[in-house]
Amino acid sequence: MLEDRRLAVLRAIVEDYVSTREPVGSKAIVERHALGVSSATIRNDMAFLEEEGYIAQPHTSAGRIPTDFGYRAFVDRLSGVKPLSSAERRAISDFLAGAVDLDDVMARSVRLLAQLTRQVALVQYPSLVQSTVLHIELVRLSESRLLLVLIADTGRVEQRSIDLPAAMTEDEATSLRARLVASAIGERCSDLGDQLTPLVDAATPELRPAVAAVVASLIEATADTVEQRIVLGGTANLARYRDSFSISLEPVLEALEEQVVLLRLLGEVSGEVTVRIGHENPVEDLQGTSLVATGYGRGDSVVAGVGVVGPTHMDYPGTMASVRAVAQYLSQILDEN
Amino acid sequence: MLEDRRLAVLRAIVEDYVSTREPVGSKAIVERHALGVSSATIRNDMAFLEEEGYIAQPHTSAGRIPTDFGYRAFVDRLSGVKPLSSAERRAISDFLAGAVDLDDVMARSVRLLAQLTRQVALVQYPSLVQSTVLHIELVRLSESRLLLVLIADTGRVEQRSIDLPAAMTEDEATSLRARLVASAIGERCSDLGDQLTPLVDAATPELRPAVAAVVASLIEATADTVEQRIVLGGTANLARYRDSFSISLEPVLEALEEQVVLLRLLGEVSGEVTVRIGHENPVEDLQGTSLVATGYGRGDSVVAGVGVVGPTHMDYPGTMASVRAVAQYLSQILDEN
DNA sequence: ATTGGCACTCGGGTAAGGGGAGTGCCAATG
DNA sequence: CATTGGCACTCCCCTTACCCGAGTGCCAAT
Repeated sequence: MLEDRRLAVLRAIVEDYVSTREPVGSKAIVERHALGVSSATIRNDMAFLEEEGYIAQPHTSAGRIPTDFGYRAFVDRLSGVKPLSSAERRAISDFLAGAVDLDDVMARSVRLLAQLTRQVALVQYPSLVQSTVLHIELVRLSESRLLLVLIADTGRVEQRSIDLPAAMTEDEATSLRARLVASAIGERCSDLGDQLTPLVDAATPELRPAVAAVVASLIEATADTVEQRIVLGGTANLARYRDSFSISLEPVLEALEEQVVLLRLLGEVSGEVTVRIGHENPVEDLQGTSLVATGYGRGDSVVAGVGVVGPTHMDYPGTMASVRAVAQYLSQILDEN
Repeated sequence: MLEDRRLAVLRAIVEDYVSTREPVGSKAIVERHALGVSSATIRNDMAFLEEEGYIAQPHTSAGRIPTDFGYRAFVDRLSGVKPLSSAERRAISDFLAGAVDLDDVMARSVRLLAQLTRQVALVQYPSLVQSTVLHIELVRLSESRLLLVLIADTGRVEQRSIDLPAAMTEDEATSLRARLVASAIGERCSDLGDQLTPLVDAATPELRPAVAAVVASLIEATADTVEQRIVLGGTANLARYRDSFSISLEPVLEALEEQVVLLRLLGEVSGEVTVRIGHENPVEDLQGTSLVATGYGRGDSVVAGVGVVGPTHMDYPGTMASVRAVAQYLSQILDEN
């Protein structure tokens, strides 16, 4: 009962602070939320909440602001996931339905998510490691150059051009292509190494270096350090929060331009919506921001992540709902293929 | 003689303002530049330059700032293109040499250019319209879905998945693929429409809708409104110029997220380095910025653009040199294929 | 044409002051 | 014992006033 009201006060502070972005005073809470008690009571509760680390005062005589710990409690114990309006759901599905290929799906998703949340959106391409080979194509660009195209069942298409150690005839290329196709199609990309090394051994001595180069290139293309791709959108939204980030937004923008950083952010997503608040964030330059992320994929295997980066004082329920909805639609699109 | 000195004064103002970003006074010019005249003389010249619209005073009693018109004169009449240091040239060539495919080349270029100029970099993928078809691949995903892959001689790979109006057998797909290959390879992408429509007419009545869908998809993929792609990098650099842009950088970031806007920016590049200063810019939200851009391509045909967006008070000679150098290396890489 | 001198302008930094929102504490109350 | 009205207190921040100094424009002299 008492505990309940204190949580209600925390909720009120978080909600008001998120919407006004100004320290919340006891009086404001009484006015905007019908808690049925006086401002003095609220003040007592606030003193308690501050004691426990949920909220803080920017200055001795100002209202209260939620701490990261306070947001954490809000997310864990107070916020249901806000349901999206049917109009929003329709907008999402319409928007993604028009995509012509995987690049387009990714580009549209990131744009959509940025619009919905008014924050910076991240969308990761389906991981090759989690995919199987749908097709392999080998195109002879010149007598000593090949173009290798790998098509995965998730819609990803990877290309590599290969400088051969020695010339290769058209017939040789065609035959190599056939052998690659035979050994690789239907296999998981992560197993390509094991599947293809026999091809190198089986090749004639003069062709062996060339085959080795092709196989190496194929393995390199599917190595999980290289193959990850993440697209980013809505950075303009950061500018609206200019003064929210402790110092400036330059380090934030810089961090977001590093693929490595983005990979760390989306690296541990699961089927559930994950929230990382402020200092919970592993990336130092992003410890003034929060991350809301989840995974998407076919059935229950997560093939990639999708998420949003924004100020710690974001609308968590709304953002979580949007991220989850976009992930669901992405999964659905993947399923259709 | 007199005219010469006035231009020298303009140059001094531009250079000092670019490096200090503070209004330049007559005294400062006398101190930093050996013009051999007194500050009173400089003041007379400055009054003249202001009369003519080259410079302006932010406040009645402050130093002078170049106007867009002043920068224009500086670029046209005063600035040679600053040569790059050999270390810089080496850095460029090393950086681009490690690229494994076209996506990688584009990503590296944009990153490199952003680093060199410390501004926002734009790199456009080689236009399909200017390319010829190197290969076409048709993969049967299911009995009513095909994946179409188009490989251009510029290294671009486009993919589309196609929902067929009716089922198609493996043999039919193989045969269609062969016919596409025969008609399309070596043709310019822009001619694909003319080259491929006969295939539709030649198809059997039951296959005709399917062939039409494939051809339509191929034509759509090479339509010049759709096929353009531009990558963007170094937006973090904008944050460093936060106060340079009249209002805020939000509209600038927003404009830069619009593909359409980027296309307009790089739409009219030629082999020469083009500079658009402030209000010369066609995009309203970017009229507080300058664009330095040029084209790259094989031989003398320009296949795409590359450029930089930054504050009007940028180091034009240096930026022009970097943009030109990156374009040259891009052309070279394209030539090697 | 160039220059030194000089009065003038005005931006921006610093200091002082007051209003107001918000707090913590206390005594009273059911 | 939780709740409440009252009240003194604390600072933040906005406004005002002020001065300093860089920079200018003009003028008379060379």
